[in-house]
Amino acid sequence: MATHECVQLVPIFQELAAPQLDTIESIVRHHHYQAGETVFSADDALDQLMIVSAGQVKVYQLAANGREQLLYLLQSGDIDGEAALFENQRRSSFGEALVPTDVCSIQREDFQGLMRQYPSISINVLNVFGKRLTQLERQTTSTATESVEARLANYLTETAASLNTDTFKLPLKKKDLATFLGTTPETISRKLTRFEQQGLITQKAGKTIQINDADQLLLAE
Amino acid sequence: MATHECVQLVPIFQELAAPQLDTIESIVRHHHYQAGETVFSADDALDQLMIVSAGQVKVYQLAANGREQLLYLLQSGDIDGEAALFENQRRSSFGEALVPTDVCSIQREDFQGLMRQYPSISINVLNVFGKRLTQLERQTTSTATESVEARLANYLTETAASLNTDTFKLPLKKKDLATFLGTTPETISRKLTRFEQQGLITQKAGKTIQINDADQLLLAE
DNA sequence: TTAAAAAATTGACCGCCGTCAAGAAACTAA
DNA sequence: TTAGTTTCTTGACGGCGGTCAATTTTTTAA
Repeated sequence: MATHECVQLVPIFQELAAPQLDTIESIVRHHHYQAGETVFSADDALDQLMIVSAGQVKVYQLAANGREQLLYLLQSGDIDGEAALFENQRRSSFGEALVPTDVCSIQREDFQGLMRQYPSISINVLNVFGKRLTQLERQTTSTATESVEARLANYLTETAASLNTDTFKLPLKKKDLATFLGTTPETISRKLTRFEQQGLITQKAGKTIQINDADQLLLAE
Repeated sequence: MATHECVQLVPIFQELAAPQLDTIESIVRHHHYQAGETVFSADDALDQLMIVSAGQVKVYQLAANGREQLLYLLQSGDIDGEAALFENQRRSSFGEALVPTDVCSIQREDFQGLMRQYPSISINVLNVFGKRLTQLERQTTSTATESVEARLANYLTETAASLNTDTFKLPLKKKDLATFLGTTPETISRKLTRFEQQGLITQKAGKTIQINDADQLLLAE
C-alpha cells in the first residue's frame, strides 16, 4: 500500500532502492496545510527537515523594519530546513502554504542517521545546497546592484525561458512578487505598464503576460 | 616534515587522524598569491575545491551593469568552490587576494572520493554551506528591505560584537565595504560622518572606529 | 623624505522609487 | 448573480542615495 508517497519523488533519495525507501517512509511524518496556513515560523526549533510533496510553500524573512523578503518558492520535491543539520540552530524564516500543500518531515537525528548510512544522500543534499547558494548569490547581487526595472525584466525573461513559452501567467501575486524582487506592488504595476507602452510585453487577462521582445527587455536599465 | 600545512587547520577535516591527513596532504596543490592577484575568475571551470590556508580572499560577482557585489571574505580555514561538487558547472564569481595569501586546492574527483570514504567530511561541508546560506539569506533580506544607514549600523555593531571590542579598524577599504553593503564609498563616508555628529561613533586615525552607543546605532533607519 | 598614486571626503544635483491615498478591477462565497 | 473582500492600478509627492567633480587625505614606492 505504501507507495512511498513524498519520499519517492524527492531527488535526494534517488539512488535508494525500494526497501530503503520503505524504511525512510516509516520514519517520516505527514502534514497537510490549507492555502494561507503557516508551515513553520522563525524561532521554531530547527529539528526537522521538510519535504514538500505537493503544493507550494513560500519561504520569507522579516527585516527589522517589518518588511518581508521572499527567499524561495518551494515546489513539489523541494526540501527545506538546511540548518536542521546543526545543533542549536533556530529558524530565521517563515514558511506559508500558497495553495493546499502536503509536507513530510524527518527528525534531525533520523536524517543524520540516514546520511551516515547512505552517503549518497549527503552528496545529493550538497547539490541542493550548492544550487540554492548559487541562486541566492545571484539574487543578492541583483537586488544590491541593479534597478527594479532591470530585475523585473530579468525575472520575466527567466520565467518565460524556464517555462519554454513567451506567454505565461505570473505564478505569484504582485505583493509576493514585490517582496521577491525587493520592491513594492505599485512599482511593479508601473513598470509593467511602461514595458507595455514600449511594446516589449503585452498584458492579458488574469496576470497573463506575453513577452514580445525578450532581447530588448533585457536591455532595460 | 609535512605538517599538514593548510589541511590541518581546516574544520572540515577535523575528525580525521594524522595518517588520513597525510593522504589528503598528498593530493593537495599549493598556491601563493600577492595582494591584488586574481585567485579565480568567473567562467573558470569549477573543478576544484579551494582552501584558504593564510591571508584573505574577497569573493565577488559582477552585475550586468558592471557593478561589483562582494559576497564573502574568506579567511584562513575557509573554503570555496561549493559548486565544485556538481559536474559541468562554471564559476559565477571572482576571487581576489587582498593580502599575500596561501591557498590549497583539491581536484573535484579527489574530493568526491574523500567524501565517500569519510562521510564526516560531507557533513562538515554541509555545515559550512548551511551557515553560508543563512548568512546570504540575511544579506539578501537586508539589502532588499533596509536602508543603507541601517545596514551600515548593523555592520558596525556586528563587527564590534564579533571582535569583542567597541574600537576596531575597518577590515576593508570603503570601496569594498560599499560593494558588500550594496552602496557607494561616498554614501558610507556621509553616513559615518552623520553617525559621528550624532555622537554614536567616533572616527579615529586609519579607518579605526569607536562605537559609543551600539543600542542607539541599531535604531538607525 | 619626497613624489606619485590611490583612497576618502565633501558639495551639488537629480532621478528612482517608496509612501500614502483613492478608485477600479478581480476574486470569493453565499 | 450580488455583496464583500482582496488585489491592482494610478496619481501626487518627497526623500534617499547614486553620480559627477573637485579637493583633501592617506598610502605606496622610490
